[in-house]
Parts: sequence; C-alpha cells; structure tokens
Amino acid sequence: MPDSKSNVKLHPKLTLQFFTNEKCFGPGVAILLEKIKENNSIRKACAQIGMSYSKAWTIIKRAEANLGFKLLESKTGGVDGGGATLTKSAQRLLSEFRMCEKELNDFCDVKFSEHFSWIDDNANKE
Amino acid sequence: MPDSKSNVKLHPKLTLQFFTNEKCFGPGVAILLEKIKENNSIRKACAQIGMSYSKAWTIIKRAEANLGFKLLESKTGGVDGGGATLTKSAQRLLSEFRMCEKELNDFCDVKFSEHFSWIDDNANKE
DNA sequence: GTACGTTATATTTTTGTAAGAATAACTAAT
DNA sequence: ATTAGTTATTCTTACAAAAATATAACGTAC
Repeated sequence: MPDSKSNVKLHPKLTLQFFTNEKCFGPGVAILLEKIKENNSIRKACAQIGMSYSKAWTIIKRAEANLGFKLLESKTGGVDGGGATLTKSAQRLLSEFRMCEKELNDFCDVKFSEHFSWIDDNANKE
Repeated sequence: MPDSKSNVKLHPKLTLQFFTNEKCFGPGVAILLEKIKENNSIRKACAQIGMSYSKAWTIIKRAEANLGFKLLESKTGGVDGGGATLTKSAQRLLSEFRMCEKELNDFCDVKFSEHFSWIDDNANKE
C-alpha cells in the first residue's frame, strides 16, 4: 500500500453548476456577483477576487444569455464613472444558490461518512 | 430581458470530488477505473474514453498516493503483454462513489426544483 | 533471442483558457 | 473642452493543463 502523500484527511467537495446547452452559472459567477453587490462596481469586484475584467464580463454575459434575464443594472459615466448593481432576479438567484449549496453540502457530509468511513480504517487495504 | 441563447432548459449538474491536500478522486478517475475493470487494460480503457495513457497513469498514481492504498494490480509482459485489474479497495471505492453520486443527484433534483422553479416562470424578470 | 503488447515513466508539443492590453463610449463636474 | 472613473468590447499574449511522443522494462511464446 502506497504511503499517503498528505496529512490532511480525505474530504468531499461538491460543485453545483447550472447548464442549458453550455455551462452558465456556478461558484465563479456567484462570488463575482456577491462582490459586485458589495462594491457596486464590476471593476472593484474583479480586483478583490483577482479576476480579469474581460473574464468577468464574459461569464456574466453568458449567464444572462442562457438564463434569459439580466443580472446587472449598469451605468457608465457620471461623477464616479458609473457602476453596476444586481437586478432583483440576480439577488434572488444568488441567495437561492447559496442556500441550495448549503443544503447539498450538509447532505453530502452525511452521505460521505455513510459511504467512505471505511477508508480511514486501516483494514481492507491492499 | 436578454433572449435565451438556448432551447435546452436550465438544469443542475453536481460534481463530487475527493480532496486531501490536492484533488485526488472524481468522475474522471471513476470512469477510467470502470473501463479498466471492463477491459483488464489501462491502454484499452484510455482508447475507449479518449484519454491519453500518460494522463490516466498520472491521475491513478495521484489518487493512490492521496488515498493511501492501491487501486490497480498490474502485470507487465506475458503472452498478452500484461494488464491491470482493480484491487478490492478500488472496486469498493468505485461502487460506493457511484451510489453516493446517485443519492446526491436525486437530492439535487429535488432541491433544484424547490429553489429554482421560479426561473421558468416569465414573471419577476428584469 | 526475437517479437509482441502491455505497463511504467519522463520529456516534448499542442491546445484551450485566462489574463492583459487596447480602445471606445458614457456622463457628471469643473 | 477636459478630466475622471467606470462600463463595454475586441484582440493579443501568456500560461497551465492535456495530449502526444519517446523509451525502457517486462515476461510468455515461438
């Protein structure tokens, strides 16, 4: 049996994504929207999470196109240069997404221990 | 509201992965192991799923190192050139993984309709 | 002892994705 | 008009991940 490479014990990670024909919503867009909500600015949000503006713009546009509704209400120009805020739909999507993720993760923790606790036991390993 | 880019309706996709310090097991290794089991051969398995042998080898070794036990029992040489079979632990891991995935996906379908049915309704969209 | 078909492993090449750069447009204030 | 700071958009560049390639080793049969 090979030596374990790591001290961190085995744990599950669940990723929730939404698709139509293509991937259109997941953790990346979610965190981005959260930061835009905090900052009222796409640019500042990008700076905080280390994402390029062009990527942010791309994934938001793709999400909007596939979901069928707008996520951002944005203004250009003005004294502060402009800004962006979340639509009501985006806020709802975001909050439901986080709730859903939490419920799934809780369930996953239960199932993981049901199915994989035997891995910690040092029996039955070849 | 932007026009929907696609006819396929919105649906969730759940990905289950295992980590220690690094990612070490997920759908990719799972399907690979299933094909190795079918064929008793890493090479044939790779051919079937369009994965390079070097990648297969890398992800299996990484999985073994992080899980702490062997996944494959392999032979080189001989009349048929050799081959590989799954260890008992690998078979158990695989079957529990598929079961766990199924339970999570079923739960996810329920939760998705609880949280996101409103997206289909053409109300509340800006 | 040569051939075959595989595992085992490292190295090189390709490719897909993200970052970065460049540019235009917008609007309130000065 | 000019400035400022943002959104909007496209294009180019860089990098990391995957594929491809190369090579060695293995053991059974002929």
